[in-house]
Amino acid sequence: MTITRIKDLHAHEGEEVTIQGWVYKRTGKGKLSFLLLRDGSGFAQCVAFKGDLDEEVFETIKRIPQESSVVITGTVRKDDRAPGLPGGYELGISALSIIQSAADDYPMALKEHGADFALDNRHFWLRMPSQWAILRIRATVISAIREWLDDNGFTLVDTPILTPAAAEGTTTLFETEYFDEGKAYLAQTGQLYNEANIFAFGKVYCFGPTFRAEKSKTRRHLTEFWMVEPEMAFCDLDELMNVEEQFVSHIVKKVLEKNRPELESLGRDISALEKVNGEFPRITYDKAVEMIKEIQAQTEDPEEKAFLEIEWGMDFGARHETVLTQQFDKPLFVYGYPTQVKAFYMEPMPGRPEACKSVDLLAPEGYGEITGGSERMSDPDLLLQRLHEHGLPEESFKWYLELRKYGSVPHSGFGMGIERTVAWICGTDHIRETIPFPRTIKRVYP
RNA sequence: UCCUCAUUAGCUCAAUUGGCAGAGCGAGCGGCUGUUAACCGCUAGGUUCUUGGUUCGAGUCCAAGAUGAGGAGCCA
Repeated sequence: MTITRIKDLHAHEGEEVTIQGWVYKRTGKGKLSFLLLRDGSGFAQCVAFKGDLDEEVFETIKRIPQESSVVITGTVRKDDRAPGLPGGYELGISALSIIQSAADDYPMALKEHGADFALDNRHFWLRMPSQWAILRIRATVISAIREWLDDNGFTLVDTPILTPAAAEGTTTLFETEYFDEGKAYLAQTGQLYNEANIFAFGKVYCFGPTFRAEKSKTRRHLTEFWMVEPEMAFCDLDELMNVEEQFVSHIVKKVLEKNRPELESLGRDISALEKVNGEFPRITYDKAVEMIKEIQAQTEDPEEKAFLEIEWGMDFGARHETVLTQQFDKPLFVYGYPTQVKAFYMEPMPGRPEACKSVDLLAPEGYGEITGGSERMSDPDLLLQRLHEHGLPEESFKWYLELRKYGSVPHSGFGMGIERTVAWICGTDHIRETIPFPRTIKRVYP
């Protein structure tokens, strides 16, 4: 028996096909019953009419519990009334068999749920169209990332997850016993290893899970999240921004190509995403501080005014990033951050040691930082000094310092947080929905 | 670590000044030939987060605690 997938129904108009999946929703209207069936590739409405079916079959359909697994045969019809993802086509049921009739106490009613309940039931929540759409877009984002990097001369070189020390001093790390070698830590970045790898491969990237034991409880933080980190030899800050621009544009373009029904089902403003191409605006940190001060001066609300307080040298908070990005309709580069708020390995701005060649890319519509990168420091003496200033153990970084001795070149790289990027593209307000099983400070279940 | 808010049926939420514990959805039963969160009728469903206190009487007031949320701090 050939099984047709719901995403392909449109190509079978007028034909009798068989699909298999799960009953997402059932409604009835006397001699008609509607099943909204989910098969992983989409959602499609199947219609049973009492007059077309045996009494017994029709009664079965009328009573089939939500989430039952079924095989349905029927004729594909085009009908604008048919809901689904993608909608517009439905199946007139001629036969149905039940693989398993689900228990009638399925906990996830088809309605809005609170965050706690939804997360406790993440294993079921995944079945709902909104979550299905977001995670499908996540899959496209990941494949677009790899596609662009692979097609542009980057080599995938995996970096370790168990590491001997922090890549930056102030961050809290997840710690584990490592046999007789003392402590090991879950990686918070693969970047330092990337810097070793460029000397063999020129342009590299690593892509994997990253761990932060920060006690951050916000809609932008997870303790386990995914990050892609490209790193390039012979690349300065300007070229880095050129690369990021093309990279992000490609990702958005792919999602627009492949996931339009998903975006529409999420209610995403697609025209906003369509603007994401070409050159992105680039402003210095100094300019950004000025802009924030101007906005703050015009703000009436005292609470908001307090949040927007800024002086040169401070890192941006979420509110700062929000008001900045609202001035533009494309992602925004802010470069040249104060040295003191950034990691130890960033190249100083020429003649301005208090600022460094770092760049963050801030997503529009208030979504904030989605990439952070920099040109890396080339002076080995200064690097050692910074290491000490950050209180990092020199022993653990011996290999890293040695990289500057043998064929050092200007090089740059950045990291992109997958969940923040997906949240922006989907218009989701919390990144916990953009990863299948989110890990937060208060949740490791399910 | 700090601030704010929340906790009542499986879920989302009401409950007036301290005075009988409610609705919608979901579930079960019945009705309806185009439903889109369908609609109509009926049925079942409660440790009001916990402990203690005030009171004739507490979902409501007081105290302590628990759990959660999203902001700050922190966050290549």
